[in-house]
Amino acid sequence: MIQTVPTGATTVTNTAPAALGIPTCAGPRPQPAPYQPPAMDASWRESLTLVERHLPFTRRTVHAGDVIQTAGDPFTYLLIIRLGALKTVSLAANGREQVVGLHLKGDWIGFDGIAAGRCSCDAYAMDTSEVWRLNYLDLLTAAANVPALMLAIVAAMSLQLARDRERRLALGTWSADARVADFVRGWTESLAERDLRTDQVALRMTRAEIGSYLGMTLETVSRAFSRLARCGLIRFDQQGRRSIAIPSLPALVEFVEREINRAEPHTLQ
Amino acid sequence: MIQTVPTGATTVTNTAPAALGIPTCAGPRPQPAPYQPPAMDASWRESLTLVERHLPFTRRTVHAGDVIQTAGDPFTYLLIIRLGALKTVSLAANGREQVVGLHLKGDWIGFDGIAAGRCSCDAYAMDTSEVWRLNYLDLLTAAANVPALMLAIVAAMSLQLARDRERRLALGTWSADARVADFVRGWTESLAERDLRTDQVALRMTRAEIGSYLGMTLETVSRAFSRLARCGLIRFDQQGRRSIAIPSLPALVEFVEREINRAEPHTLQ
DNA sequence: CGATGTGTTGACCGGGTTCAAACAATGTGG
DNA sequence: CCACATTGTTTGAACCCGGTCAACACATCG
Repeated sequence: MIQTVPTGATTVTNTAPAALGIPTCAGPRPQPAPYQPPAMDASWRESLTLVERHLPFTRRTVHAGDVIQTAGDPFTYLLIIRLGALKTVSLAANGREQVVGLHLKGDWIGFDGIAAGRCSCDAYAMDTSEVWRLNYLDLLTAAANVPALMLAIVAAMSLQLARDRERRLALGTWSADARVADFVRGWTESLAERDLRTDQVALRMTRAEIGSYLGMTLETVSRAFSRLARCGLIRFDQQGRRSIAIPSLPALVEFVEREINRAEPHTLQ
Repeated sequence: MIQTVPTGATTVTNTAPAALGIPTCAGPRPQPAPYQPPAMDASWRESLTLVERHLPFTRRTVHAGDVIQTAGDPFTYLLIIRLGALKTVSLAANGREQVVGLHLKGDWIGFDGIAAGRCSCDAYAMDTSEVWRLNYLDLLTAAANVPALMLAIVAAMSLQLARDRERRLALGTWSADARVADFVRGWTESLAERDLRTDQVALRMTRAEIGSYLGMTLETVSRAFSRLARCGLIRFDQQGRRSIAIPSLPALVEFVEREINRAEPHTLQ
């Protein structure tokens, strides 16, 4: 990281602290303490245990269509999905709404309200779900005493930042087919990560909602699904086109790869 | 928030903790402690003071083009822009790069590396800049003792999440003209927030970079600029088209409003 | 001066939106 | 049980915004 210090760059080390038992050093350290990221898949399980052990919270069981949070409310709580599926929806000034997030078991909701002091979007249950709701101030209090808890929160926020960035890249550069295929892949992988069934994937949302989430119209979503089905990458089992099967996940991944490499505008060089 | 509890929703309160001096309560509280968000504009100033007072860090002065961080490096540090302007660039698997973030005085860089344990993008200086670099582990240690510091970090992450979400909405639904106009507006407002000059705004980036950031080609950016100039919403003073003047910021804002209301696909209802 | 990097503008084309029609799934009330 | 309405899905045809390709205008720098 610092090996690439360019010519002419000036580096000065802060000589401020020494209080509070913080390990201070005089000059620039050649070998800083290595940081160990939390084990990705065990991470959210562990954070749930930490919350359960050190925090007061309320457990709520909600059903498809229920409103869990309303945009504009003063920010007070964070939500953790314990089971089921939620969507977050942003209501624009002109009254139109757009799906900004899909959330499954283990996901946190509400981080983006901390800075603003108000909830920035509505949250709806898409299925029968269990939601834990915890007071943010309680969380802060507890985190001050339980370092692991603070780590877990920051890691959860960091993960969401990284995912949001990836989604932004996809929104900006990928074709409609690639986005829909990747949506199916992502949803399936989310289910797999959480040890849920993936042989039959229930989408639980309308074409319009998927389109809103992916930044395209419902017709384009429908056409993309049809194309994917025609290629054999997905299959509409059962009646009703809300539930699909993925014969080969690797084939789907390869399709996305090929699609985004075929033509990717908006990039430098 | 809970007033809207839907029929059939079950609410149970956790009875776990009491240790650690956390204020526990038996039943669901009707009036939870109000959370006060940090004062928006004073927030980043304060976090800088907190860092300065309680943390060891290195100050670096860098120049346009210098590499500050490389994608793939193990995550160790967070960066704070103290002065100047940086861009973060994501390098896709196929070798193409895309601008994922622009950062000015007061911004933090690196949050998205925490969960993954590696830096997710390159960071370049776009101008002579001062960057503070602090060890993440030191930060955690200090934050455990200085609650305000933890608050500041979480608020900074939250702010970035909120902004990323807005940018995603714009990427998915707005027209090219609206995005470019909003880009100019956003950049100008960022400068104003930080008490920098806004009568002459130096863009500091090529059309290709702007396009990469906004999800469009350099030609489209150029055409949008020309259109805005023709409408009198921006003016190319001086020779060289990298520096513009905004005769009326309200007019620009109104243009964006009108543009996004005119036709906004991908929304529900 | 030419060389190179950057910005502008035009002509053309294609992916995705728009508009419209038909179909499927589900529910409702007689 | 069937007419009927409602909501969601599919597919077609026309259109348009923005991408692609190409030519040209500048600026800076050797």
